[in-house]
Amino acid sequence: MPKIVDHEARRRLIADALLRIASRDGLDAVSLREVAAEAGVSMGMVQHYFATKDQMLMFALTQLNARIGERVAGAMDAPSPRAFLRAAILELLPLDDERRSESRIGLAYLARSVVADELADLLRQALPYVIGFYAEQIRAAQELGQVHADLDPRIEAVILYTMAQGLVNPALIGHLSPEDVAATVDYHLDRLFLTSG
Amino acid sequence: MPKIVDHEARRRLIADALLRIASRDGLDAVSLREVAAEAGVSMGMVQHYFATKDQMLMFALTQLNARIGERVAGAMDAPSPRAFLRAAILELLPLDDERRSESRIGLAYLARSVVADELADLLRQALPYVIGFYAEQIRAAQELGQVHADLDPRIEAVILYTMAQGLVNPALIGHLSPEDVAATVDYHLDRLFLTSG
DNA sequence: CATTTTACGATGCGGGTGCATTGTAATCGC
DNA sequence: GCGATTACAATGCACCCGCATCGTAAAATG
Repeated sequence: MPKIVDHEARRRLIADALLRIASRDGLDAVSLREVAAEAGVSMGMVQHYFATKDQMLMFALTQLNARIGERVAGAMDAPSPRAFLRAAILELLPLDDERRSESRIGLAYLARSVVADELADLLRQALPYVIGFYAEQIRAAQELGQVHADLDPRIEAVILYTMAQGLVNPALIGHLSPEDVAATVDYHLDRLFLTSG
Repeated sequence: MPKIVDHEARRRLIADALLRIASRDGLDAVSLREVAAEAGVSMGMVQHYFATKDQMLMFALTQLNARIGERVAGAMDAPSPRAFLRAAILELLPLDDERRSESRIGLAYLARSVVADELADLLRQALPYVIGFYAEQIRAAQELGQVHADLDPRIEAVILYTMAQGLVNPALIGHLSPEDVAATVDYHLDRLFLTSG
């Protein structure tokens, strides 16, 4: 075996370049040549690490998901279900430059999932996990007496998730400020929880 | 002046073809040639009625918005604020083939608005109108004693809108059935309103 | 009837696309 | 040292893109 290189590191290098382009100019602007240029490598190298453009796009998304997932996991030591839910949701919203960038990319992939089957499959698999997680927290809060017992954790979780997703675009195009977004989330949590802890 | 033709009818013919392609294969699949073929006309004719592709895309969107707007207006004679809000929101969700198609197109345009300024402008203008409408209904319901007086109509309207928007993708990729979607909306309205009328 | 204006249809151009092919330098096992 | 394998770089190909250009048929106007 020749020329020892870190295969995964190269793939991440390329995927990062792709995500920068997607954030800046949209998924439409992502081409093999553009990605190669952004990463500062040759087009041949991009092709060497990804057989097709679709594979590259999928890998970049898993890369992005992993990045976000780590941050959410970092909030898991929150002192209460409410604090954790708040942190987890705000992590998905475009409140600063980093998350704004991620939201732009995420929205592009979301739209693409409508016509790209493998992408839809991935989201279909991820959704129950995320919503289930929210539901679990709400259920835990109910047992702690922090949420009314007669609320449906499953549906409340769906509403929480969909509200967050729906907030993305109004925030991105500037209709809602970061403060508006945070206030809306807190307002909703105030209605869901009995205590502010 | 020669050859009497209905200018607007031709533009609608072309825009309808564009929307069919966008619904079927996404906005990426929309090209002058493809639109011309779908409409059964020559590419020269498409160019005759739209100077640029962007103008064509924008016109098609206003066409779509008008179509949806008419349906929402048709629900305005609902017997109560709650009934109207329910109808207006369900009108935006992919509960049948027609609205499923519209949702697919709408999501594609929504994602595009992140990188297309004129599109973002259009949405930025439309948002206050839609949300304001919801807020008005909630305020009216408060005066009728059908909604708790200490709720914020503006924020409740934002949550209502964002929840609806967030429901679109899970519904489109099949994570939520049409029944799930309707049940989620009704659940949320049950929490918002004091009466089920 | 002539002129002008509109409504197209056909074609071409420069540029970008994903992907295949080819060549080559480097490093391993032997 | 040597064949084999890996890691690229360079180039080419067939196709598609938006848009401009050119030609022409038809109808209203004088």
